[in-house]
Amino acid sequence: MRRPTIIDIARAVGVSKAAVSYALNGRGGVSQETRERILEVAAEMGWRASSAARALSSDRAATVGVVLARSPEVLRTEPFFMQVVAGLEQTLSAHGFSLQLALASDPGTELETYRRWWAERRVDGVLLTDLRVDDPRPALLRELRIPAVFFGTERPMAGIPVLWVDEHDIADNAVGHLVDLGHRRIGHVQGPGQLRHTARRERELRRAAEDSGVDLVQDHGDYTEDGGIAATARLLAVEAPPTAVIFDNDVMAVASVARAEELGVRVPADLSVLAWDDSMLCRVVRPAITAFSHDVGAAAARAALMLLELIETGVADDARLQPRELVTRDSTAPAPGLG
Amino acid sequence: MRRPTIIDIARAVGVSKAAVSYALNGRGGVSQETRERILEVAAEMGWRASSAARALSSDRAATVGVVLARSPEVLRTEPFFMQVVAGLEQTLSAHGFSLQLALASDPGTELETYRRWWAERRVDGVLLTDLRVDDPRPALLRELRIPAVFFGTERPMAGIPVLWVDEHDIADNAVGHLVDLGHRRIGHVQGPGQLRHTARRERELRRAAEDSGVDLVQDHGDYTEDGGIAATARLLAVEAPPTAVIFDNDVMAVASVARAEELGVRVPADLSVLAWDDSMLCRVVRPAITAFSHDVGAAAARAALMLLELIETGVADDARLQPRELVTRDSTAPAPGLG
DNA sequence: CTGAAAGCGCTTACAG
DNA sequence: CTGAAAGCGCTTACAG
Repeated sequence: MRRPTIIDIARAVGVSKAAVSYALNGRGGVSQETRERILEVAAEMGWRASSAARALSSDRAATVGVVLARSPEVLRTEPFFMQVVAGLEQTLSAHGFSLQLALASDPGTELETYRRWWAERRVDGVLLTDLRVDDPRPALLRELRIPAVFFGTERPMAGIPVLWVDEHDIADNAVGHLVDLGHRRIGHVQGPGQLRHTARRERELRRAAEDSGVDLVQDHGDYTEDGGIAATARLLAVEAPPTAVIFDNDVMAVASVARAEELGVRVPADLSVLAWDDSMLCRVVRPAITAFSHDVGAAAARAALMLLELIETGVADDARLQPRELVTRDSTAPAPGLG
Repeated sequence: MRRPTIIDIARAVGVSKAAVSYALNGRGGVSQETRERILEVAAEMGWRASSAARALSSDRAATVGVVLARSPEVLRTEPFFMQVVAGLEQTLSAHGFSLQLALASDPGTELETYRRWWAERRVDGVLLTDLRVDDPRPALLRELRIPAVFFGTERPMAGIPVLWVDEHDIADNAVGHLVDLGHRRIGHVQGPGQLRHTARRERELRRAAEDSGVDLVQDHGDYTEDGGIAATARLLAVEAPPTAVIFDNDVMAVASVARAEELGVRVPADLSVLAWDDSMLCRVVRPAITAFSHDVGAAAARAALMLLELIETGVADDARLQPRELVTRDSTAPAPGLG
């Protein structure tokens, strides 16, 4: 079955291929009658514009790129990324765009991917997450003039539209919830130190703790199960250990709750646990984990719309993510000695 | 920064653009010296072939398509799909191919996606999972002559290369493990009825149960948490309920273990639980769940290689997946009254 | 309103 | 070994 082209349609209808192109693209230059005939024949033949031909002549790939820059191990366990992919894909395809996906295990590969995609005219723009400390990506994107949207940064950026979150209120919420339960020594198991939102949460949580007059001890995990457990163990190995711990993601929180016995604590009797991300993991573990929940798919969809607007018009406004909501479950309880 | 084309290179070196193309593609027709000079200049300019131009002139998209045909809810919770995506992407990109992804919530949309991709010359082939009962996809793919590989079917298929699993041995393994623990009444919470491997597991498990002389009661879940819990509740609501249940996926097993109390049983004291899929979910829930584990990413990578071979040569041999391995954890224990 | 023509950036027979 | 030319399937000014 040969795939039909506009020449086949032109021949069948008896017009030029330009006329066919105009009709198919809903532009002027064709009589109403001819247009209808052309559309009819095109549908009959099952015609679809060749994506390559259209991209070549219109200088539009109709494709948006995303590099998932995490280790395969984190990608596999974090439901977060599949939600992002699903949210992006649905929005993009609704607008006739495709999603181009790549994995990158190190920053160098990620940068190289943007360069390659752009040189190959493979994408019209890119979406990025996880702004890092001294992040080389914004400069590269500006240099190459690749339309880009950052998503999940902690505040607006110069020159690149951003979908940002306010960590200030979340930090207040997290600390407030624990303080209300009587906790006065709080631990914080953080994400990778090179991520900007790790740094931001560190600061905001410290500020919130000071505002409430409680102690805060912080340590770095790396978003993995083992990293979270190790950091928790370190936090607990002091004279007056914290009675509650906030984890920067669900995986570390869940792993620590699952291994609480080995860590020498009961959750929540000895230790309350709160996760910054929510997922099925938090719901099925026992005790179920109190967590900040937000609609990742919807956020990704929003970011996709911003990028489409940027590609279309050359500008896009910053937007702010819906604040996360605290879902209270069984892992947070009154501090030991109160209850 | 204008993106360079082969014309720019040709001008800079002082040869025709055909010569540049030959040199860049490592074909004959250029002297060694000229070739080196061309490669040098191309690298200097950061030249990359326009993917659209190359696709148009070579009739190769260098892209492989995958439709994820599950509800967003299942996609989000099942780590399976991210592993598939990761495995595919790494293999494809290593061979200069891209992955084109789409979601489809119903079979009609999925078929339409293949038609569209093919008409748009967007993909050179597709990978499929989850062969269904009366599946319309093989016929469509053959009609359109789209190179395709099915992965995870239970046996070879006519006309389409397949990466298949042997459910026979796994069924024996599952039943054997439980019988060794003294179980004589076994339940089976199945996946969606329209999936071919659901039907196959149903038969194989029934055969294995007969071979071992034990009772088997089967009921349908739908791979979701609620579906799994409901099916388990039905299995347990009889006079002599099963003392062990096999779940067709990890999500249903984990949800049922998490809600065991509401289901009126203790796991594993009253009820042993075994999951057909393994993931972090099975590890973190308490008791941790005995499960069949296999390397999904590696399987996806293998399927990708088969498809690349099919695209390249027009043929690809069937292959068999590595058998799953039983990982024994705490959710399976001696039958009540034995211990 | 309509058509002939050039062009997007490559690849690839085909003559020299 | 090298170059001029046609072609892939579209889009889009430009003349009629």
